[in-house]
Amino acid sequence: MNIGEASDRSGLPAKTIRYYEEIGLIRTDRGGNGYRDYGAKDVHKLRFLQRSRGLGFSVEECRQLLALYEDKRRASADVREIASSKLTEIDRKIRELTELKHTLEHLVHACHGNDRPDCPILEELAEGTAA
Amino acid sequence: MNIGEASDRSGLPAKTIRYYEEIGLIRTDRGGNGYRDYGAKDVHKLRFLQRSRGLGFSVEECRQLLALYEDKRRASADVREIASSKLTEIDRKIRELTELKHTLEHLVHACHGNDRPDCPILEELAEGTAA
DNA sequence: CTTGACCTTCTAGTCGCTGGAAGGTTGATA
DNA sequence: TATCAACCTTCCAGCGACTAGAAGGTCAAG
Repeated sequence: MNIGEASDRSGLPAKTIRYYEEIGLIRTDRGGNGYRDYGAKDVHKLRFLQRSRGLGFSVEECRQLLALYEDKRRASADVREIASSKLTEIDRKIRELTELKHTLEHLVHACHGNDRPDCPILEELAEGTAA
Repeated sequence: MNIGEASDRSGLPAKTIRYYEEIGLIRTDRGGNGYRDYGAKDVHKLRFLQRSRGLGFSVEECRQLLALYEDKRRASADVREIASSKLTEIDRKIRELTELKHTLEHLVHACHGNDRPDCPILEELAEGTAA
């Protein structure tokens, strides 16, 4: 199948698929006309990539996961470690964002939001007493 | 003062300060030797930028906030709107990350992480039954 | 035989810096 | 006075992960 169909079936934009090929994440056969030619296995890999990227794994992590997936003798502990460290990272991001949210909520709440010029949000940004 | 001291006082790397100048976020006087010359007001603005970037505002949003900050007749509602929409954005990100976290936690939990090859994480990425 | 939807490659842009090279200035020390 | 380190300057390139667009080839339908 052509790249368009592979794109539809995998959920990845064609541009992205070409990009993944360019960075060596996947390899692709070519037909006689020079068009890329994908089979069921390729679509399978592309979906794998689409899902792992969606789960927040970096492209490099996806490369590792894909390699592990294709290595029948790998240890599941290897995969688990990648996922665990990603989990730690996500936790940290959530914590940071939550703090941010509280600070901003506080500021938005304090600002009366009318047409007068005094604004606690700007004051805070200028003075830095809260964050 | 030179850029190094302005950097120390504002908490922004010198490279970042130069970059902010390049994109027109701030303007800077020059001394006779061609060195950038910063005063207390400049450092104040730089700290303002450092804080607003730290609160997750994009550079463009910072530009708006800075303009509002310098406009004595602005309405606080304008500022509040920027902050509110940023808050909505942060909320969405937190929700997304939390979902992700649950999916990954589920997978990591299901994986026994030993040296045998079967691994629920890879299976999920390959089949896509969970996320 | 033309149209339009595909496909190809290539270059360049996104965002917000960050690193490094090559060179000028300053201030302290030998 | 020479020299040295620590500053400063500009410019170019790169990060990650795409995305947009131009210029052109291919294919199937009408």
